[in-house]
Amino acid sequence: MSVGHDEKFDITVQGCPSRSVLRHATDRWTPLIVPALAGGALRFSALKEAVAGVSSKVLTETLRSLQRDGLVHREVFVDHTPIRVEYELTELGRTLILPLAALRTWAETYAPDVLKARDVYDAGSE
Amino acid sequence: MSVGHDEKFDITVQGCPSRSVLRHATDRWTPLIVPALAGGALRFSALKEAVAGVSSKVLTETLRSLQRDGLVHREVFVDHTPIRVEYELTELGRTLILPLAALRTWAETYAPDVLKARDVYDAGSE
DNA sequence: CGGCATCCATCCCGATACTG
DNA sequence: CAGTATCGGGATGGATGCCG
Repeated sequence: MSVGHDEKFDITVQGCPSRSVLRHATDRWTPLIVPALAGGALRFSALKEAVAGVSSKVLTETLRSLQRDGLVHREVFVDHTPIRVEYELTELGRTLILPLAALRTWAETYAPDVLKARDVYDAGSE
Repeated sequence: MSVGHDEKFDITVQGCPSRSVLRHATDRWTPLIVPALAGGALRFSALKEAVAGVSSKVLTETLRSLQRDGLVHREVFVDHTPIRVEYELTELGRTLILPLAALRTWAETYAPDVLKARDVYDAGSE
Protein backbone atom coordinates (compact mmCIF):
# COMPACT_ATOMS: atom_id res chain seq x y z
CA MET A 1 0.00 0.00 0.00
CA SER A 2 3.14 1.92 -0.40
CA VAL A 3 2.90 5.15 1.40
CA GLY A 4 6.32 6.44 0.56
CA HIS A 5 9.63 4.79 -0.26
CA ASP A 6 11.38 4.86 -3.57
CA GLU A 7 14.86 6.03 -4.31
CA LYS A 8 14.29 7.15 -7.84
CA PHE A 9 13.28 10.70 -6.98
CA ASP A 10 16.11 13.18 -6.62
CA ILE A 11 15.04 16.77 -6.28
CA THR A 12 18.42 18.10 -7.37
CA VAL A 13 17.82 16.63 -10.82
CA GLN A 14 16.24 18.91 -13.37
CA GLY A 15 12.84 17.71 -14.47
CA CYS A 16 12.38 15.35 -11.54
CA PRO A 17 8.64 15.15 -10.74
CA SER A 18 9.37 15.60 -7.05
CA ARG A 19 10.03 19.23 -7.85
CA SER A 20 6.41 19.86 -8.74
CA VAL A 21 5.42 18.06 -5.55
CA LEU A 22 7.65 20.36 -3.51
CA ARG A 23 6.35 23.44 -5.28
CA HIS A 24 2.76 22.70 -4.41
CA ALA A 25 3.75 22.02 -0.83
CA THR A 26 5.32 25.47 -0.72
CA ASP A 27 2.52 27.33 -2.47
CA ARG A 28 1.70 30.61 -0.83
CA TRP A 29 -1.08 29.35 1.43
CA THR A 30 -0.27 25.66 1.80
CA PRO A 31 2.05 26.11 4.80
CA LEU A 32 -0.83 27.83 6.58
CA ILE A 33 -3.67 25.59 5.43
CA VAL A 34 -2.16 22.22 6.21
CA PRO A 35 -1.21 22.99 9.83
CA ALA A 36 -4.64 24.61 10.24
CA LEU A 37 -6.20 21.26 9.35
CA ALA A 38 -3.87 19.34 11.64
CA GLY A 39 -6.42 19.39 14.44
CA GLY A 40 -9.13 17.78 12.36
CA ALA A 41 -11.70 18.59 9.69
CA LEU A 42 -12.79 22.21 9.20
CA ARG A 43 -15.53 23.76 7.11
CA PHE A 44 -14.67 26.18 4.39
CA SER A 45 -15.56 29.30 6.36
CA ALA A 46 -13.71 28.17 9.47
CA LEU A 47 -10.65 27.43 7.39
CA LYS A 48 -10.87 30.82 5.73
CA GLU A 49 -10.93 32.38 9.16
CA ALA A 50 -8.02 30.30 10.43
CA VAL A 51 -5.93 31.43 7.47
CA ALA A 52 -6.54 35.16 7.74
CA GLY A 53 -6.11 37.09 4.54
CA VAL A 54 -6.80 34.48 1.90
CA SER A 55 -9.59 35.15 -0.59
CA SER A 56 -12.34 32.64 -1.27
CA LYS A 57 -11.11 32.13 -4.76
CA VAL A 58 -7.51 31.39 -3.87
CA LEU A 59 -8.50 29.22 -0.92
CA THR A 60 -10.71 27.16 -3.20
CA GLU A 61 -7.95 26.85 -5.79
CA THR A 62 -5.37 25.80 -3.24
CA LEU A 63 -7.72 23.26 -1.68
CA ARG A 64 -8.48 21.88 -5.15
CA SER A 65 -4.80 21.49 -5.78
CA LEU A 66 -4.23 19.77 -2.44
CA GLN A 67 -7.17 17.51 -3.17
CA ARG A 68 -5.72 16.60 -6.55
CA ASP A 69 -2.41 15.74 -4.92
CA GLY A 70 -4.22 13.43 -2.50
CA LEU A 71 -3.39 15.51 0.57
CA VAL A 72 -6.88 16.75 1.38
CA HIS A 73 -10.28 15.11 1.36
CA ARG A 74 -13.42 17.11 0.60
CA GLU A 75 -16.72 16.02 2.07
CA VAL A 76 -20.10 17.56 1.26
CA PHE A 77 -22.96 17.16 3.68
CA VAL A 78 -26.03 17.39 1.51
CA ASP A 79 -28.66 17.13 4.21
CA HIS A 80 -27.67 20.47 5.63
CA THR A 81 -29.17 23.87 5.10
CA PRO A 82 -27.23 25.90 4.44
CA ILE A 83 -24.83 23.56 2.72
CA ARG A 84 -21.91 22.25 4.72
CA VAL A 85 -18.53 21.31 3.27
CA GLU A 86 -15.65 19.97 5.29
CA TYR A 87 -12.00 19.63 4.45
CA GLU A 88 -9.78 17.11 6.11
CA LEU A 89 -6.21 15.94 5.73
CA THR A 90 -5.74 12.47 4.27
CA GLU A 91 -3.20 10.06 5.68
CA LEU A 92 -0.80 11.31 3.05
CA GLY A 93 -1.65 14.89 3.91
CA ARG A 94 -0.87 14.34 7.56
CA THR A 95 2.71 13.45 6.64
CA LEU A 96 3.10 17.09 5.62
CA ILE A 97 2.07 18.54 8.98
CA LEU A 98 5.41 18.22 10.71
CA PRO A 99 7.61 19.56 7.91
CA LEU A 100 5.36 22.55 7.33
CA ALA A 101 4.82 23.25 11.01
CA ALA A 102 8.59 23.23 11.45
CA LEU A 103 8.95 25.78 8.69
CA ARG A 104 6.27 27.92 10.17
CA THR A 105 7.86 27.80 13.61
CA TRP A 106 11.16 28.68 12.03
CA ALA A 107 9.66 31.78 10.41
CA GLU A 108 8.06 32.96 13.62
CA THR A 109 11.15 32.24 15.69
CA TYR A 110 13.71 33.93 13.51
CA ALA A 111 11.59 36.72 12.06
CA PRO A 112 13.21 39.29 14.38
CA ASP A 113 16.69 38.34 13.22
CA VAL A 114 15.71 38.35 9.57
CA LEU A 115 14.01 41.73 9.84
CA LYS A 116 17.03 43.18 11.56
CA ALA A 117 19.31 41.77 8.87
CA ARG A 118 17.15 43.43 6.23
CA ASP A 119 17.47 46.79 7.95
CA VAL A 120 21.23 46.46 8.10
CA TYR A 121 21.45 45.41 4.47
CA ASP A 122 19.19 48.18 3.24
CA ALA A 123 21.04 50.78 5.30
CA GLY A 124 24.35 49.74 3.76
CA SER A 125 23.23 49.92 0.16
CA GLU A 126 21.93 53.45 -0.11
CA MET B 1 22.51 38.85 20.37
CA SER B 2 19.24 37.19 20.32
CA VAL B 3 19.15 34.51 17.75
CA GLY B 4 15.49 33.72 17.90
CA HIS B 5 12.87 33.91 20.60
CA ASP B 6 9.97 36.28 20.70
CA GLU B 7 6.34 35.45 20.93
CA LYS B 8 4.97 38.42 19.09
CA PHE B 9 5.06 36.83 15.66
CA ASP B 10 2.02 34.80 14.69
CA ILE B 11 1.94 33.67 11.11
CA THR B 12 -1.80 33.14 11.14
CA VAL B 13 -2.28 36.87 11.58
CA GLN B 14 -2.73 38.89 8.44
CA GLY B 15 0.09 41.33 7.90
CA CYS B 16 2.47 39.64 10.33
CA PRO B 17 6.04 40.17 9.09
CA SER B 18 6.83 36.51 9.66
CA ARG B 19 4.78 35.82 6.55
CA SER B 20 7.30 37.56 4.33
CA VAL B 21 10.04 35.62 6.09
CA LEU B 22 8.27 32.37 5.34
CA ARG B 23 7.67 33.34 1.74
CA HIS B 24 11.34 33.91 1.07
CA ALA B 25 12.19 30.62 2.72
CA THR B 26 9.82 28.90 0.32
CA ASP B 27 10.88 30.75 -2.80
CA ARG B 28 11.24 28.48 -5.77
CA TRP B 29 14.93 27.72 -5.40
CA THR B 30 15.58 28.37 -1.72
CA PRO B 31 14.71 24.81 -0.61
CA LEU B 32 17.37 23.57 -3.02
CA ILE B 33 20.01 26.24 -2.45
CA VAL B 34 20.13 26.17 1.35
CA PRO B 35 20.59 22.40 1.69
CA ALA B 36 23.17 22.59 -1.10
CA LEU B 37 25.19 24.95 1.06
CA ALA B 38 24.79 22.81 4.16
CA GLY B 39 28.13 21.10 3.53
CA GLY B 40 30.04 24.36 3.45
CA ALA B 41 30.83 27.26 1.16
CA LEU B 42 30.43 26.89 -2.59
CA ARG B 43 31.37 29.07 -5.50
CA PHE B 44 28.71 30.46 -7.75
CA SER B 45 29.30 27.98 -10.54
CA ALA B 46 29.42 24.98 -8.23
CA LEU B 47 26.17 26.08 -6.65
CA LYS B 48 24.57 26.52 -10.04
CA GLU B 49 25.58 22.98 -10.86
CA ALA B 50 24.30 21.61 -7.57
CA VAL B 51 20.92 23.21 -8.23
CA ALA B 52 20.37 21.95 -11.75
CA GLY B 53 18.01 24.03 -13.84
CA VAL B 54 18.33 27.45 -12.29
CA SER B 55 19.43 30.33 -14.48
CA SER B 56 22.31 32.60 -13.53
CA LYS B 57 19.97 35.52 -13.18
CA VAL B 58 17.53 33.84 -10.84
CA LEU B 59 20.30 32.22 -8.80
CA THR B 60 21.89 35.63 -8.31
CA GLU B 61 18.57 37.17 -7.34
CA THR B 62 17.75 34.43 -4.86
CA LEU B 63 21.22 34.62 -3.30
CA ARG B 64 20.86 38.38 -3.02
CA SER B 65 17.57 37.93 -1.23
CA LEU B 66 19.05 35.33 1.13
CA GLN B 67 21.96 37.66 1.78
CA ARG B 68 19.60 40.50 2.58
CA ASP B 69 17.73 38.28 5.02
CA GLY B 70 21.01 37.45 6.74
CA LEU B 71 20.95 33.80 5.78
CA VAL B 72 23.85 33.76 3.35
CA HIS B 73 27.27 35.38 3.38
CA ARG B 74 28.96 36.39 0.16
CA GLU B 75 32.74 36.49 -0.04
CA VAL B 76 34.74 37.78 -2.98
CA PHE B 77 38.33 36.66 -3.41
CA VAL B 78 39.94 39.49 -5.31
CA ASP B 79 43.36 38.00 -5.73
CA HIS B 80 42.06 35.34 -8.03
CA THR B 81 41.95 35.26 -11.79
CA PRO B 82 39.39 34.59 -12.89
CA ILE B 83 37.37 36.05 -10.09
CA ARG B 84 36.21 33.74 -7.32
CA VAL B 85 33.04 34.27 -5.31
CA GLU B 86 31.89 31.98 -2.53
CA TYR B 87 28.55 31.68 -0.82
CA GLU B 88 28.19 30.33 2.67
CA LEU B 89 25.36 29.95 5.15
CA THR B 90 25.46 32.24 8.15
CA GLU B 91 24.65 30.99 11.64
CA LEU B 92 21.10 32.13 11.03
CA GLY B 93 21.04 30.45 7.65
CA ARG B 94 22.09 27.15 9.13
CA THR B 95 18.95 27.11 11.26
CA LEU B 96 17.03 26.73 7.99
CA ILE B 97 18.86 23.59 6.87
CA LEU B 98 16.84 21.10 8.84
CA PRO B 99 13.35 22.47 8.09
CA LEU B 100 14.10 22.72 4.39
CA ALA B 101 15.85 19.39 4.18
CA ALA B 102 12.83 17.81 5.84
CA LEU B 103 10.56 19.33 3.24
CA ARG B 104 12.79 18.15 0.47
CA THR B 105 12.93 14.63 1.85
CA TRP B 106 9.16 14.70 2.16
CA ALA B 107 8.78 15.60 -1.51
CA GLU B 108 11.12 12.85 -2.65
CA THR B 109 9.58 10.28 -0.35
CA TYR B 110 5.94 10.87 -1.18
CA ALA B 111 6.27 11.92 -4.81
CA PRO B 112 5.05 8.49 -6.00
CA ASP B 113 1.89 8.74 -3.92
CA VAL B 114 1.19 12.30 -4.99
CA LEU B 115 1.69 11.48 -8.66
CA LYS B 116 -0.61 8.52 -8.37
CA ALA B 117 -3.25 10.66 -6.67
CA ARG B 118 -3.04 13.15 -9.51
CA ASP B 119 -3.65 10.40 -12.06
CA VAL B 120 -6.69 9.21 -10.16
CA TYR B 121 -8.05 12.73 -9.79
CA ASP B 122 -7.53 13.60 -13.43
CA ALA B 123 -9.07 10.35 -14.60
CA GLY B 124 -12.21 11.03 -12.57
CA SER B 125 -12.79 14.55 -13.88
CA GLU B 126 -12.85 14.04 -17.61
C1' DC C 1 34.03 33.61 -13.76
C1' DG C 2 30.31 35.87 -12.03
C1' DG C 3 27.54 38.65 -12.86
C1' DC C 4 24.01 42.74 -14.66
C1' DA C 5 20.68 44.59 -18.37
C1' DT C 6 16.80 43.70 -21.16
C1' DC C 7 12.94 41.83 -22.64
C1' DC C 8 9.27 38.92 -22.17
C1' DA C 9 5.95 35.05 -20.77
C1' DT C 10 3.09 33.55 -17.34
C1' DC C 11 1.35 32.87 -13.42
C1' DC C 12 -0.02 33.67 -9.14
C1' DC C 13 -3.00 36.02 -6.79
C1' DG C 14 -6.38 39.60 -5.27
C1' DA C 15 -10.76 42.56 -5.75
C1' DT C 16 -15.17 42.53 -7.09
C1' DA C 17 -19.46 40.78 -8.34
C1' DC C 18 -22.64 37.20 -8.71
C1' DT C 19 -25.06 32.35 -7.71
C1' DG C 20 -27.29 27.58 -6.20
C1' DC D 1 -22.65 28.81 3.02
C1' DA D 2 -19.59 27.76 -0.33
C1' DG D 3 -18.40 28.64 -3.90
C1' DT D 4 -17.80 30.45 -9.47
C1' DA D 5 -16.88 34.18 -13.06
C1' DT D 6 -14.24 37.83 -14.62
C1' DC D 7 -10.82 41.07 -14.80
C1' DG D 8 -6.52 42.72 -14.12
C1' DG D 9 -1.96 43.79 -12.07
C1' DG D 10 2.34 42.81 -10.12
C1' DA D 11 5.69 39.62 -8.93
C1' DT D 12 8.34 35.71 -10.48
C1' DG D 13 11.19 33.49 -13.38
C1' DG D 14 13.38 32.29 -17.99
C1' DA D 15 16.26 33.50 -22.48
C1' DT D 16 19.60 36.11 -24.35
C1' DG D 17 23.45 39.09 -24.70
C1' DC D 18 27.12 41.98 -22.88
C1' DC D 19 30.85 43.21 -19.44
C1' DG D 20 34.87 43.68 -15.99
